Amino acid sequence: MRQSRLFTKTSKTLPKDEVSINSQLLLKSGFIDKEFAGVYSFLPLGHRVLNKIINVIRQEMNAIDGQEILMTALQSPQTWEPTDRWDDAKMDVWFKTELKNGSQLGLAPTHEEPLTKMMKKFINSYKDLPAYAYQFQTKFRNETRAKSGILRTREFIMKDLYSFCRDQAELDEYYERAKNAYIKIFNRLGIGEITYVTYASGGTFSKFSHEFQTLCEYGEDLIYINEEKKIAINREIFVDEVIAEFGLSRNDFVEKKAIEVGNIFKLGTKFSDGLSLQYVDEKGERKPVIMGSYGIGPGRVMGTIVETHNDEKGIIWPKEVAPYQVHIVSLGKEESIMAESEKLYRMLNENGFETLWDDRVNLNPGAKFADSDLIGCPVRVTVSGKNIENRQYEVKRRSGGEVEFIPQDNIIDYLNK
RNA sequence: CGGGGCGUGGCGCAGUUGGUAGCGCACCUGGUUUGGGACCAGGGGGCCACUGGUUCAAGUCCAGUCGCCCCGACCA
Repeated sequence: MRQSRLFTKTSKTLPKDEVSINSQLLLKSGFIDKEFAGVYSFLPLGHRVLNKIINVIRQEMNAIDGQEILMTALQSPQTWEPTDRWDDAKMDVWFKTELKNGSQLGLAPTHEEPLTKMMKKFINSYKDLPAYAYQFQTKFRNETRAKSGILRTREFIMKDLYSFCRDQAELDEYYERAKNAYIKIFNRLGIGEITYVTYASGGTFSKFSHEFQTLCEYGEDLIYINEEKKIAINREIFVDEVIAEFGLSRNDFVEKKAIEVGNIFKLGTKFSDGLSLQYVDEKGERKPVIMGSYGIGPGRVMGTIVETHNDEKGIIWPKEVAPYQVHIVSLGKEESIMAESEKLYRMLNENGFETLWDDRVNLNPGAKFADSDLIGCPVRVTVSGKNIENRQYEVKRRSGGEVEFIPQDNIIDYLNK
């Protein structure tokens, strides 16, 4: 992408009331735009990052046999009445509206009911199970207080996967696969080291559920971690009885602030009972389908990455989620510099490196470097008259370290390693 | 939903005892610059959140409404 053609631009000032690091950096760098409180648009650079995150999640969901679907945001009350969740007293985050003819509609805050209801059309026999469906879909939640930039919004994309199993054992096994997939996902997204599988209350159908909590001072949640076992317990269930089950005592845990980037839990028959989702087993008996639910908010993950990967100059994107792998910065507008930059730009693209090229003229070096640091691509390659003379490229990694000078012919090898 | 703060060009801000709105950034034109957010000259852009009141006169005073942010409560 030629930066001169990128329609967004960076800004030096910020709306005064943006306080969170994630919204400050993402707005300043032009990754997102704010529509109103808790409602953000993703612009070209931000959209690329969001898609990177989504694609990592998608690959790992496919790897555990998830089948991707896309359900509707518009919901009719009939779907939600059997489980009594149409009631605003029971589900207080509904956005409700109506059809021209006056019938009620809601914008889905989650999808257990509609999916369970839909699966009744396809699940009849034990031969139809297990089934795993997931989607990246926009949820609407009428939060009383949106806050923390893109960490807690009123409209957000969520990856929600639901498992439909024959019995508890099948669910338990899948649950473990999903948990491992989640660990993989957060590793790939660059926050694995600081993300803890956190025990949380399990509800009626299991002892525990699990949250994936990323350590961050700006987090809303408090968790208690044990570094040695790399486990954590969330605040609600951090009681002696639970602690003892891990063979540990209170002193073995440290209190930390964290952001919940994912959660998985066993629903059991809560929704299959409520909406009568049953199957017939080998003996001809009708049984309820055993369900599980597995969520990740890609936007919240993006905000969490920014919160945990930045310095005073801007964002430092982990490799797999960066909008572009390489940022070429051309200094000077001489023909030779632009020609050399373009040659490099083409070569990188041909070799599979996603590249942003700062080809803007009449901009001082300082401004270009500042923008490059702010945008935060992992590798910056500077093309200047001096470097051309020496037949070399000047490379600097956003994550730190010294500038390196790489002979022109070696640049692809260098970037590949 | 409770408490606090704030609404003035796109963004950041100033605007005195009420007298008809200004600065910086950004933007447009021309020129000079180019290794860490350059400079000069010229230019465009504002129902001062909204509604109603007080007044000869309201960005400024009064009332209400709406919106935004922070803290708390809430949060599959």
